[in-house]
Amino acid sequence: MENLNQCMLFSGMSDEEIQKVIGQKLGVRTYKNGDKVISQGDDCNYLYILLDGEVSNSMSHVSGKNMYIESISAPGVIAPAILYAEINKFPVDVTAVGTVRVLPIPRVEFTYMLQRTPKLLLNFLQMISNRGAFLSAKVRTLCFGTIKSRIAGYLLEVSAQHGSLEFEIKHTQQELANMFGVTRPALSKTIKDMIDEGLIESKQKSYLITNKKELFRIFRDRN
Amino acid sequence: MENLNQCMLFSGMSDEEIQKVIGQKLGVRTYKNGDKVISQGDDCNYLYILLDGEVSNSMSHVSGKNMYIESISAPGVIAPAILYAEINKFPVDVTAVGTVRVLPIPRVEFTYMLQRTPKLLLNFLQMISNRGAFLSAKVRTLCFGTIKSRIAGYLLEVSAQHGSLEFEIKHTQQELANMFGVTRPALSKTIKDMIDEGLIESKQKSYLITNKKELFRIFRDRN
DNA sequence: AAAGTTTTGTAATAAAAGTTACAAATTGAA
DNA sequence: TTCAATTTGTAACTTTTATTACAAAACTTT
Repeated sequence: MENLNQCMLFSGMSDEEIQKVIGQKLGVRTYKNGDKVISQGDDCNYLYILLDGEVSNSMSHVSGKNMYIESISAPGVIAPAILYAEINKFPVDVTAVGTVRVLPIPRVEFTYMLQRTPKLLLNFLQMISNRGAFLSAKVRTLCFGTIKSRIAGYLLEVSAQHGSLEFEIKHTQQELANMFGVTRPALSKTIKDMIDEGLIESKQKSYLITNKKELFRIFRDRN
Repeated sequence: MENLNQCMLFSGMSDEEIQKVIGQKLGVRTYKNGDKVISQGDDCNYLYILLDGEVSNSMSHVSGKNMYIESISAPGVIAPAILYAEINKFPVDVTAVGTVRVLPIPRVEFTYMLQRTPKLLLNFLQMISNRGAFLSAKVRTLCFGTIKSRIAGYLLEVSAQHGSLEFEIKHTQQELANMFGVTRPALSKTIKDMIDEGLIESKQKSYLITNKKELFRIFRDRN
């Protein structure tokens, strides 16, 4: 059995309880790096448990533009908020990053378990509610944020995660640009501007925040 | 008793069942036009049932910018997705449009009822899941849409609701501009452009779609 | 109807970000 | 280590949208 109790959906539940929910794991699917796990527009009639690996969720557009939404690492749940929506079609592409194993649980069965497992219910409610909060924040960023403020917010967040003003970001500029919904040259220019203004230092993928106060002000005031 | 069975949360439930959930309606609060029902940042420890009237949800920003998110009419639920989120602070301002009556139900009590009322549970899951879909669509629009494509999408939607190519929109340009997250002059100019291009006709608050095909193409291709 | 208020049309200008392109730097694989 | 591929820096130019401002039009109230 995987370390499923480390995932939010199953937190506080015993292994037996978890076992009951996921059943015999009969339909486990395996994907390799770059595979589409789920395509934008697909119907969602299963809860998809990510047993192993990492997936990246992004929205794409006929124009070729691409907006990165989030990454999910195992153990976790892929897009839990779609399962019970009236229009239950995936709004995102889900792509495997490395080798990935996914367990689909049919809606009917999951609903049955939800009703019989109070802790599972609360966990699930919290998960999909968090998702709302996450998307609200995304809307807020997209509405009010300039490129600079989005980068500022992201750098402050990563810095906080690392507990240090100095850190590495593994993503390429193109990936970062997709995260912020901007073009790569625009991102590059903005980073340069921020260096020129003494807000940060950066070389390749390493970053150092040199003026946290002002960086935070830019993030807060969105300018 | 209000017509609460007309609201999604209570759909398919008997009056007695509904009665059990909402209890004695002891804490009903009344607001008048323009009152802040809930402020951005407020803690959310109650499920707020909108018994009467209409509220408008919008995000505001220190700069004075404002983004309209949605309106909710009675009978309905205000921001159901916040109650169970980890960071359960309201991301929006909720403002009364006309006279409004709101019933707050404490989280503990609502949770208790959820676990004992399967239909209520499914309704609630669907509600907050729909909210996720709604916000996803919002993100998509904000990421990929030009002003023109957003207006096109909105006009097509309103037209479909009315079942006619000719319809009225009660909102002022300023309100529409807030919906789309753009400035009022930009909106005004874009509408003019659309008229010049023969896509629509418009005089004051009345609209007529004259080239639905092309309007839809603009919406779909986001240009 | 007159006066005041709100809403709308519009224009000049500025700022932000996109598009395209290309060379330099870096990384990765043979 | 060398060659190819990827990533990054950067610049010229265009497009989109914001900002500001003001007059015309439409509503409201007296």
